[in-house]
Amino acid sequence: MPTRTSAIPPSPPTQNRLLAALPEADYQRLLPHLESVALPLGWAVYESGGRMDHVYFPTDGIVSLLYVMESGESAEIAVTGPEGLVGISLFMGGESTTSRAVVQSEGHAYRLPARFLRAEFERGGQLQHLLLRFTQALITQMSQTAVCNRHHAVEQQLCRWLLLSLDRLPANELHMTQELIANMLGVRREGVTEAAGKLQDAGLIHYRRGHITVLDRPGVEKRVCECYAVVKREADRLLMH
Amino acid sequence: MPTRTSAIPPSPPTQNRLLAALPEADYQRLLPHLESVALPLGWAVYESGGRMDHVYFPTDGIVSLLYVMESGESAEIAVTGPEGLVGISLFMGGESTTSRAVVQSEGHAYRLPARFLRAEFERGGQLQHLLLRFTQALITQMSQTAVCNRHHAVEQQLCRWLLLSLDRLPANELHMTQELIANMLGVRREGVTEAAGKLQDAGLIHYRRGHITVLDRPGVEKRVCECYAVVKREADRLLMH
DNA sequence: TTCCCTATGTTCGGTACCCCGCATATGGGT
DNA sequence: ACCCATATGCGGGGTACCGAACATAGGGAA
Repeated sequence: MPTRTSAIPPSPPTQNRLLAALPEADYQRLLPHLESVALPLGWAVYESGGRMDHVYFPTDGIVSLLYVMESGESAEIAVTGPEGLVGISLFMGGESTTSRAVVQSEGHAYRLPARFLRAEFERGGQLQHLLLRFTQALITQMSQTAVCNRHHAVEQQLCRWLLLSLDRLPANELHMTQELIANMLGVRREGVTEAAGKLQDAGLIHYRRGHITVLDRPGVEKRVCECYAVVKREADRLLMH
Repeated sequence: MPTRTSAIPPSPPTQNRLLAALPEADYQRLLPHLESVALPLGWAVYESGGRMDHVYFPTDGIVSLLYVMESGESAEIAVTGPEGLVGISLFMGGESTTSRAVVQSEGHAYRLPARFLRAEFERGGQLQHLLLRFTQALITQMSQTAVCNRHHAVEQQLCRWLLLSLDRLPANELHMTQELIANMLGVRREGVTEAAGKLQDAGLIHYRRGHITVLDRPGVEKRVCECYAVVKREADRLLMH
């Protein structure tokens, strides 16, 4: 019997917005080297400091970049879905990063071996342009995460996290426990329980054992801090083609 | 009578480590377009969302990237000195960023008009390599700032901030009020007063009205959180030539 | 159906930091 | 030498979040 993951059929590469934005000739050059892979929930696409062999272009699903401290505490740095790619250090030149990349919402990706990515990047064409602009959008997200962590309450951060996730999913339901959300936000699970409870009481979301449904997105947008809009606007500006 | 800023003579461009690391031919190509400018304390090298015409390669002094919120609260995202440059969005493709860049410690820089930077970047040579690796180091710093903001106490963050600043200065004295440090760390001034007081009582630092001297750097390194070492190690790895 | 793992709900005390207000003192400018 | 803008010191009260411990309940597996 197929698992839930393999029950969802892979999408074509053009479901990834970076691949979709490539000129036809560039796309055709990459296509033979793209390999479809599943992104099962919880899988570490790469580990902190680990060597990377591929970049991953998600077509569905969400990948979180998170940092785990010596003490075991963790915090999400940024999040990527079908609008981007995982593995920027391969073209930035570092080969590895200090953060982990973990599948937060299962899905699929096309992966490209590092040498083909580098070859195409060094042509200096549209792919290079797209990857660098995406990287800048990621930088904005990281910056805003730093600011948000400093100044905003858990409830606002939860709203931000929900909206960023929703933007990368086709439905308005997330497959996620409060415990895992707490790990992402770097707070206690009870803090998430309390914030989620308030949002549910207000009729904005509904949750049950590992599932969260956003019922009233405009309502959530009213409670979120400015950080969400800053990140969203900048991503739209940079990735609009 | 000369101001304190102009009393410090500008250094040669090779005091900037990125410029120093360029192959001779590349360096000679840029040299005619480099213009020496002073970096006076508090000057905004660029504003949030503002158009940028130059990149700045500091030879001395420190520039902070910081985000100012609607409420007026602020937080430092990252810091750059003679090891890097200010204005990554010019080659990343975005033209602007959501953060401001403010001179935190006065000094000098060589600036390069955007069009020359882009032309050289698009050659795909060593400059491109260096700038991208520097950008990845900056990303590490931003990530770690996010994590540190979430999990660490003000005293540890102050230690991190002191060490990051010291790494970019020739002396062990900073020209900085507790109020300004508080703006950088995104905490209240009193929080900095308390933390600095503890460090001074322990004999690690000495301060007086706008000046902080680090007396016992190993002692500060003992109190800092892991974030400093992570950022430092990654910067060394990425920028070692 | 039943069982049991695990997700969620709740409480308690503790603490780090916030907000506000004001006292003190330093040191550059005149 | 003096002044005064400004940097630093200090307090009291409030709150958001933490840490730990435990109760409840949902829902998948056998």
